[in-house]
Amino acid sequence: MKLLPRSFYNRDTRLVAPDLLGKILVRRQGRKLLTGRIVEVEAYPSAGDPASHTFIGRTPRNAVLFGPPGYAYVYFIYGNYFCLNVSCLPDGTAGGILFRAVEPISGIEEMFALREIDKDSDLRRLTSGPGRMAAAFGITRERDNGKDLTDPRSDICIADDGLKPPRVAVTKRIGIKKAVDMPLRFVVEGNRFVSGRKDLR
DNA sequence: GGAGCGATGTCCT
DNA sequence: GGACATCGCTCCG
Repeated sequence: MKLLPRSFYNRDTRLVAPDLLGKILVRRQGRKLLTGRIVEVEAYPSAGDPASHTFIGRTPRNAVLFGPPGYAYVYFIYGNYFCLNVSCLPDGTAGGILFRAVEPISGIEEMFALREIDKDSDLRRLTSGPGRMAAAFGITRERDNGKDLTDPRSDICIADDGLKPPRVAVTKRIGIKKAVDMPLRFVVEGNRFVSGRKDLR
């Protein structure tokens, strides 16, 4: 397995997003390795996109997205949940990708524990949705915001195991109130771990 | 299976 | 003071 290099992220979000599908989110949690295959992402290009957190300009919260590519942007939403993004485009240019769902591969017992739900609960709901996925991987703003996802010493990173890019479907983004019609959500077509309604899987 | 809705903390105006 | 890139629960069919 190879780590994705910084150059991978130093591109337009619309190009990075579909290329992230099929890659592997890796988390070192104590002595355990939590991994999952990425099956759903959304692009937030910033320029011309009112739904992007960076659309209003640089603030303390969104600073990571204005920095160099390949860094984790974690934000807190609705008083309960964290969401994981990766910065794209060169230093000084904002843009990012929201990770919305992965298919769990390893460390599944630990994921259930981190989410504080019963091991007998539905596996499909373990990591389908940005809030669920972040919780399952123990991702918080305090712990992970600003981490380099291309550094092998980080306890969170994105790897490529050489699996061929899967069949990709493009849809509108989910859960936003602005720019609702832009086709910037990318999913592995037919994968059961993709979030949302059946017709969007 | 799906629409509707409340809970909840942080950021920014 | 309002908005919010969510989730899980309740209802309804």
